[in-house]
Amino acid sequence: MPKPEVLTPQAADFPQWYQDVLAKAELAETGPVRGTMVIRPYGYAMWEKMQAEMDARIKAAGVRNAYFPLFIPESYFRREAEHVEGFSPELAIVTHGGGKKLEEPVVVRPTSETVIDAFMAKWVQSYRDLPLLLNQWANVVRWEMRPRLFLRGTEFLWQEGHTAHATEQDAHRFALKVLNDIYADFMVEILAIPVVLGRKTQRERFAGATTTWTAEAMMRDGKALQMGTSHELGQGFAKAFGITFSDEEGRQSLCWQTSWGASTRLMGALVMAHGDDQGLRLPPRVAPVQVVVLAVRTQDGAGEAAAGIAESLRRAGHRVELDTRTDLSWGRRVVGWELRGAPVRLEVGPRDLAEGKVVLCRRDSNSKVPVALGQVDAEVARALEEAQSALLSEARRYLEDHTSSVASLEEAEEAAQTGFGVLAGSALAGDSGEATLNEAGVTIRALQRKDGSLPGTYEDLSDLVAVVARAY
RNA sequence: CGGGGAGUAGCGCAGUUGGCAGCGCACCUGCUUUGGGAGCAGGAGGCCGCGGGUUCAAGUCCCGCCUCCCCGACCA
Repeated sequence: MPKPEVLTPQAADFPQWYQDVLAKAELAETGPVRGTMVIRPYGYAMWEKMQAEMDARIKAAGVRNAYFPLFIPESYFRREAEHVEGFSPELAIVTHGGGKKLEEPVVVRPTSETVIDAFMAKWVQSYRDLPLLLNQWANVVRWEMRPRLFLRGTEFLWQEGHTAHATEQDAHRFALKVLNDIYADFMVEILAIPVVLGRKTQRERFAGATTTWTAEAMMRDGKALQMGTSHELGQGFAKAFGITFSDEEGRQSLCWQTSWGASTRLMGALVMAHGDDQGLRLPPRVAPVQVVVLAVRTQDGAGEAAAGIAESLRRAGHRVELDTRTDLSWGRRVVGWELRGAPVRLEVGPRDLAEGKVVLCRRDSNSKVPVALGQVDAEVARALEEAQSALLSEARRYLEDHTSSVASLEEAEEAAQTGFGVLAGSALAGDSGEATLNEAGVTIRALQRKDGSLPGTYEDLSDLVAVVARAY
């Protein structure tokens, strides 16, 4: 039986497939103002799972949550020169309030370094106050000319961590801890997306940072997506905002800082890293619905059997939805759950029940196997575990198969048409190599050592390799 | 900001020479269905982007404006 074509096939038009799946899986749609986004309940449920997992890791790293204002005085924003220059083109600025022109315009935060640092300056007095480790979950606004749902928008949701440390070394270590223990761990273990970790080039680093660390992933069209970044800010902001402390000898010193963020862009990553022509394929650990129990019909005991199975699975701790919408056609219901990426589907119908069985369908592999009623709980638990690791393995294989070593700029551009190219940094010496790539729509996503490990903060480009790709 | 398109039902679109506002999907009602996007019958839904003009008559022709989308430089 040929499956009905419900989405534009990925191979035909990947961006169209992406738009189709967001709409049909009811994740999100565009808002009335350009670049804004409405996240629908199913999509938001996915984001909430991501938040919960990231938040747990953030707290495990000793960071505490707080909240800072949406509005930032423009004067704050101007204090760090490079920061202003970097963000000015995409600022939304409020000039009127309460029916009057404001004395001082107010910036809608595109990121919160400036307002948070103003308060850190008050809170940090002594080396005993350090490190100060803060995070906030918030929306931010960066005026966007070219929005794409989840990937790039005028307003998006994220977490932004901001820390202050006594030493450069401590800040450096913390920035890498965030990259490894919060971001990479979450992305690999929960989202089942392998990431390429590395350092950004000077050209690609955050405005105001001394060093930016990144986690990059490959989407199923071979393009790169920046999943999260962790910045070493040096002492630039500390100087601009006067974040100083008395050290053990009573001397005044400037703090060393970090900031780091991951956004609702991760939603787009999840869609594009695992999705196929039938729709989403969600790793069980982020899936809002892990198991859907579909009653083929409600008569002949199927409805009761399905309800019993669902209840049993719920008690076992799974996120389960019972689907008895027999007023809809069977195909529509099945296709709907495939679109939404539910990892496991149990089909409960009188024909199989008569033989003491149900059908267990896995979204990741499209497999369908009969399972004896007594084995359902055990088999579902196993299927969920296997689905999680199978998606990660598949994504790893895709990444490996679409990554190649290249020896020249020409080869790098060619490799970037289908995936990642790994180019010796010496081939990019100076700024001109990177500029040449950029003109061809190819960017340096990350710098690594030849063995793939993280380079040092000051390790020179010419001793490293550059992972290059087309990027979102 | 430069180039190219488009605004008509919730969505996607057609609308010829100016002559009753249409189609598909979705929606509502009923019946039949129900193991891969069901069938039949009936029904509801419109500031044709906005403002002028031409005309007996404008979705259609003319002028102005607005908005959105696509392609070119920075950014989670």
